[in-house]
Amino acid sequence: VTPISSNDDALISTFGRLVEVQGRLERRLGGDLEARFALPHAWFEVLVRLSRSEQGQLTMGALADQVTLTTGGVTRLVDRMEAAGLVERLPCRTDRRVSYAGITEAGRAKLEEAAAAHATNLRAVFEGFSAEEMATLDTLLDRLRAGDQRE
Amino acid sequence: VTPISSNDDALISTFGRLVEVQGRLERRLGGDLEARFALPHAWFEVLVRLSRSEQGQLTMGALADQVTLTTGGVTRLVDRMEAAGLVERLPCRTDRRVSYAGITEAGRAKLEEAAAAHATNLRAVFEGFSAEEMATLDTLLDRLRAGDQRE
DNA sequence: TAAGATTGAAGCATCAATCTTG
DNA sequence: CAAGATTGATGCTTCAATCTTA
Repeated sequence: VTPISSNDDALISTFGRLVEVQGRLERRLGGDLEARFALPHAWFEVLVRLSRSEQGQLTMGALADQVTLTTGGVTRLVDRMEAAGLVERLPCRTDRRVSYAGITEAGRAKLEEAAAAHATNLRAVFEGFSAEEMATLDTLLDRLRAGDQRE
Repeated sequence: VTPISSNDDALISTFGRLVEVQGRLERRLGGDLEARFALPHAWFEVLVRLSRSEQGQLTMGALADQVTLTTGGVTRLVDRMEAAGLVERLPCRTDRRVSYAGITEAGRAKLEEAAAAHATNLRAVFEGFSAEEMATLDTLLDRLRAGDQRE
């Protein structure tokens, strides 16, 4: 049996680390958000993305892209969040095929509450990281994201 | 409405980037593995972890921890992989409560095949990253993982 | 009584098909 | 016919309860 080359193995390990770290953090931080605010991490991400967008709105397709889900997935995600009053669907005046998801006042309030707690948790996660290290991490992640979108 | 502090926002953005990048890469690379080798990324991770372990085995619980799933989740994951012949369940001589998952010869062969292709994909993903940058990324991720396990 | 693993019920995402509008 | 969104069927994971063995 041919062993996997150490070079391949390093690459595979790096990716494995990324998956593992993300999984552990999402489980822990997401669990806390869910337990304390009844807010699944996916909902939190939706609220963050919408709140950062113009008018607090995004088309269903654009939202799907940002949260890395299929459009079918966000249709149902928005259904649930709409039922909870955190988000609302808005029609598009110029193209009746598109539907916008917009954050509601209740959504903004919930986000504000949860964001403070989430940030506190994140400070613990990144404890010991210097400002330079944080900047480096951001840069590396951004390059990975950009590289992925380009293809 | 009180705006989220820019400091909190930076932390939240970093974590959001991590989630997004992982999601995009897993979708793309995992999709390729699945399409070309009928091997979901979760299966690939299981094979990698088992192949790196003593005897190519791990208890169900240890495997669950490594792949960041619940034990219920791995029970079924191993069920499917066992049905596909890539993995086998082995009893423990000293403690009859525990069950080992062990990689089979077919599993090793499949892993070897897929690992080469996966590594090729990863080279494209990390194109432009210097050796120092790869090392830095590994270090930062390891620190995040260590910090998470400690708590 | 606790630990390791499995199981039934339920939730969420995906895929492919469909509906509507451009 | 293409694009945007939704829907039905299906698959995988989680949660809580259960079974077995220590």
